[in-house]
Amino acid sequence: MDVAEAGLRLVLVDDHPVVRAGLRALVESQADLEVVGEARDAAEAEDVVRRTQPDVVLMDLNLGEGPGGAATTARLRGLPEPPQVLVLTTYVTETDIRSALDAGASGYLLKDAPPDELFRGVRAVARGETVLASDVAALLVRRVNSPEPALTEREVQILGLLADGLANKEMARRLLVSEATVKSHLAHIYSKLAVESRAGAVAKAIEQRIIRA
Amino acid sequence: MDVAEAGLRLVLVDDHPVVRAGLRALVESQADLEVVGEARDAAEAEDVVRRTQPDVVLMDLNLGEGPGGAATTARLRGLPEPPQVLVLTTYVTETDIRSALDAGASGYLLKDAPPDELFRGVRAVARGETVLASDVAALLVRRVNSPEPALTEREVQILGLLADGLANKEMARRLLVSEATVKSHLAHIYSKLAVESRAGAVAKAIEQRIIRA
DNA sequence: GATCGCGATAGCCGAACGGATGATGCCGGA
DNA sequence: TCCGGCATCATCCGTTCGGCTATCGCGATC
Repeated sequence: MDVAEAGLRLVLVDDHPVVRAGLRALVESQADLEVVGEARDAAEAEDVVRRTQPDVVLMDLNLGEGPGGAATTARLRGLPEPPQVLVLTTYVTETDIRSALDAGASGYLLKDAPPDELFRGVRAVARGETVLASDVAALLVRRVNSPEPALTEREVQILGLLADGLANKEMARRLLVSEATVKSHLAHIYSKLAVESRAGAVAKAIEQRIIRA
Repeated sequence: MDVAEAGLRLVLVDDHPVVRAGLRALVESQADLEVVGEARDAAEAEDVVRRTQPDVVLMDLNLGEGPGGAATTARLRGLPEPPQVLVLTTYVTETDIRSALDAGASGYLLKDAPPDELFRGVRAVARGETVLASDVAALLVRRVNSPEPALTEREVQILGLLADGLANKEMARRLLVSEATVKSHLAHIYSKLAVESRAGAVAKAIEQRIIRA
């Protein structure tokens, strides 16, 4: 029997038993799809994928504790005979999408997508195609067409301290730089995020998931 | 046949098809539990519950657009012959818990709970008991023992404007009060949230889901 | 080799912020 | 009836912000 014609072998990675059961139930309603393994975190995922050699991995981005879905995707894609990874998550954020795609994901769908879209997505990534939910695609297009912020590592670091309510002087001490430097970074952050105050920057940074709430 | 012995009739309310399928698959593995309806939003939920008269409703708190799970719970509990409502959600926040319980929910479990806990929870609320996930219970106990913040309506309003990056003067104009009043509210907010800057207040308010990200 | 982005630094200055203190009116519970 | 919480307003004052302008070293890009 030709493997390529025998149906697609899937592994599910999600920390919620309910979601895994749901995906399994939905997927197994399709004659050509088969769930060969489940994992609740990064370590389990790597183990299961090594053993079962699936065609496609359905990956949740938010895995609770430990490494997230993006990091896990990168690990899986680094294996010999790597599976295609289809990210299936709840939130749409530019940084989420970017990190997932950078990690080697072939698709990005949302959990509120109708089952049909999910099935089509699985088959498409198995064929080597790239699949994006329409919301996701729209967001990417919007970013490409408009001057994208793209904060530097240092700026993100500053945002983290900002959300902790630190004053410029405290941040400077924490980062071992002068207060002038902090202010300079802040000015860049404001400009990139299109805000004009620390409070606005914190809100927008959390909203865009640049920093965690 | 005694209805009480014939098994429990459930309705699932969640905006994610995947989660509904998962709950259905899990629940129907139990001989004494039966899913008699599904809904993806508040309007559907009320309709389905009116028609099917279930014993227990499994309610997601985050229903995307429209009324949230807490508001929907309140509506369902206001019906004649109201069902027991078991909230099943992802995040644990004091305000979420409080609003759900205030709305008349009999239980609060997390989606990452093992299926067994879910089944036990369903049977317990059907018997009229109250069920709380251990994390949830711990959080409630902690709040009861420590002086709780409890922001006023006006303070929450101020927080919203704060997250938009408005200056005190702008907030004052927006709310038709003097700048001194705004500063007074801010001082109370800082004290209640245990922060000392606008940025910190915004971060904590979002973290505690007092305002939307 | 010139240019560009990034991180770091500096000074200046007006505006905004945060703390402290105190006062008024209203409402509701003790 | 008195007290406490809430919303409102006010003044003072020291500190902090945020905008502006400008410089410098470095690595990458062209």
